[in-house]
Amino acid sequence: MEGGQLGACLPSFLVPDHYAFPLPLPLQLPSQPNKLLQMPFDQEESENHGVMLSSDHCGLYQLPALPLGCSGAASAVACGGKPTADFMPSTVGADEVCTSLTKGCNDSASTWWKGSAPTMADRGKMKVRRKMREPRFCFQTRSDVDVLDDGYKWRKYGQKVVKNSLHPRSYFRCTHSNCRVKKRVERLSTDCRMVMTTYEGRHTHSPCSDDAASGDHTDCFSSF
DNA sequence: CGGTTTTGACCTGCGC
DNA sequence: GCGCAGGTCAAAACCG
Repeated sequence: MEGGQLGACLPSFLVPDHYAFPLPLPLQLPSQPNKLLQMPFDQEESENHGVMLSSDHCGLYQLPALPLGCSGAASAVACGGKPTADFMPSTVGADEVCTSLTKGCNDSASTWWKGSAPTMADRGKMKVRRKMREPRFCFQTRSDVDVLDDGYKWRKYGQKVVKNSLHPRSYFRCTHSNCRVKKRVERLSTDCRMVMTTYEGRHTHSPCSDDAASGDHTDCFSSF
């Protein structure tokens, strides 16, 4: 389970055609296909500031600290995507990546979820999360629509108002039989234009949308 | 009519 | 044991 894991996990809208599969870590920028995005893998820095990198076609920039709990995980960016969703640079933070790249994260599988300097309440969340073992990763997109088309078919099974968030969190399950992949979607309270999507689990099948099927990438998503 | 969404209830894990 | 918060269930409503 080395670097290709993230690429296998990225939804199709985050992985424009410029990318060659499987996406390695670090990622490649579409605008700079020969230039790799090196992960800012200073764990201490990440935990202190929730460092995430984003980019647009003009290059990289560093986002301000975000209360996403993606600290300690590699953060990378894939830009591009479908025009209809008005995607802006997306941020990827993954415990999947974390566990595959740093041994230090193995003893806290929920590192991606933890914020910097966790409060008592955060520690409570961490314990709730601890039992979850499915591979997960989260990313942000700036989009007007909550549910982004990632090539898979999802069915909403719940919605919940979460603490310290102005927007409800939606829970989705993959509709494919025998596929237990779930995703959570919520808008950031700090920026309602930003949508944070968290995937959990791996698809046991290929994407079902037309555009996904038209590409040669379907094999790559079968492990997502 | 079958699939999806909505939404309140319920379950689980944790701190106190 | 109680309260809190996140996650899930399931019946009803909705939609094509």
